[in-house]
Amino acid sequence: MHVATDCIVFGFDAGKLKLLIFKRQLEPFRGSFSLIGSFVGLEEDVDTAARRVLKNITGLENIYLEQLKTFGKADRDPGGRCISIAHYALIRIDDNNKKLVAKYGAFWYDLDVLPPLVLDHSEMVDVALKTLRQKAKHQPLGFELLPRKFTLPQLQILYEAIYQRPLDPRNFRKKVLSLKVLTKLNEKDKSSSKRGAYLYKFNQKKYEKLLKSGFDFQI
Amino acid sequence: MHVATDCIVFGFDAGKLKLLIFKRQLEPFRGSFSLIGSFVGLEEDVDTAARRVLKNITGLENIYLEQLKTFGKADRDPGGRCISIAHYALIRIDDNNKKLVAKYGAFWYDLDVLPPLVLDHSEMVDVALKTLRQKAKHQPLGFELLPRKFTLPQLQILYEAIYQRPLDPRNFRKKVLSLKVLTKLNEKDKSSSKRGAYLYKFNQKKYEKLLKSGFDFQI
DNA sequence: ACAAAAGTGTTACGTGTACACCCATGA
DNA sequence: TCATGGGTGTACACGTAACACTTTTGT
Repeated sequence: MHVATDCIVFGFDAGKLKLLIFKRQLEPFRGSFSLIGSFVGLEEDVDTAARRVLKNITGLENIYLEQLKTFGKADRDPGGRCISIAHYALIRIDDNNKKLVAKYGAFWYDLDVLPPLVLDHSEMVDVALKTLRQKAKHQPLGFELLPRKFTLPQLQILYEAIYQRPLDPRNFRKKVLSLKVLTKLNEKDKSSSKRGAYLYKFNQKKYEKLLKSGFDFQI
Repeated sequence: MHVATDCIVFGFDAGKLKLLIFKRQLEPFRGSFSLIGSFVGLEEDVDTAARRVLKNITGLENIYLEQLKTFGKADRDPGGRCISIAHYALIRIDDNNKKLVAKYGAFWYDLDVLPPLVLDHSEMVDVALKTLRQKAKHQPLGFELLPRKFTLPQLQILYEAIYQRPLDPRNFRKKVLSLKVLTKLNEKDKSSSKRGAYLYKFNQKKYEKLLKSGFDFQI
């Protein structure tokens, strides 16, 4: 039986959630859109295969990657029996990986204008989105999608994109800051306003300490 | 590459959470304990394979079963490359399936006195337990482990076993009843007290209606 | 009558939510 | 000076958590 992995890759750019998809250059399904993926090598860990795929197309190595679900219907691939262990990844989109992505014939697509994808890949995206929305509530996923330094308005826009509903800026700031996992910097980002907004960093160490003392992250 | 499925099967009996494990009758690992499992047939859906395994050993067909996670380390099975899609199931233990289980050389083990299991099966159990504890908060899993008719004290003991902490009976009853998904019957169960406790049924229809009108089940 | 489990209400506290105005700045 | 986005505080509703006694009944 063939064993593959497919990656649902999320990014965030220009205030919108994006998905990385691929225009197939080869048969089968040449010209159709699909997720990025690969067969799992005979001596390769399944999650290593997923990381290999990601590195090839984005050049990135230390990215947030989690197993999503295994798609194992007997008839899911008309080309022959093949199960796929789907993974999802969160990526900071920047100019470097934008170029690399383009070079491989891949695209960052707005989630709400996604074209149909081959096989059961659209279903994979649906499951991944639900999971992302669920997990974002209780884990600091958001910071994986933003630049290392970000402003609170940026963070709010991201969570509004994830949850698909507007958030109140006062309540949002209050909640986020009460978690005590952000470090305020003495720099402002003036790219989107004259006044400028303070930049913050996510403090991983502090977050892990708090986790150990049993606290419940929640946004 | 070989593709298998293993099932983490939870039950509830005598006030304790139980796990169904299996003493291997054949090589490899003869005499050791393992989860129940099987290879996935070439023309068989992965989840169908899991249901087949469960039916063989418990005789049950319509049981709560969910995919847990795929275990895909290259070296997880020294006998040759094999990935396993782990599933977990929740079962109402009764005298019928107790007999069947015994016939196949399987056992219901208390979770806190579990022997070591072969391969990465102990890790699978750990992951399943964490998932169960997490999911139980937001989905009505508990009712899958109790008889169709159950008392509120029974339900409380079950949730205490899942969460591993005592719950206040007044607050517990209040919360559970406020969900409006239980139907009170005009019968009492006197097996554990002289006074007897009212029996209740979980109302699946009502639950699904409430879900549609967007409510958040929570225990 | 007593032992053993079932059943019941109230209060204090913290968390989430709704809501509107001033601030800083570059053009 | 004005347009634009950044930043702030308060009041109320709600849910959660803590807590102790009465009821029923078989022995």
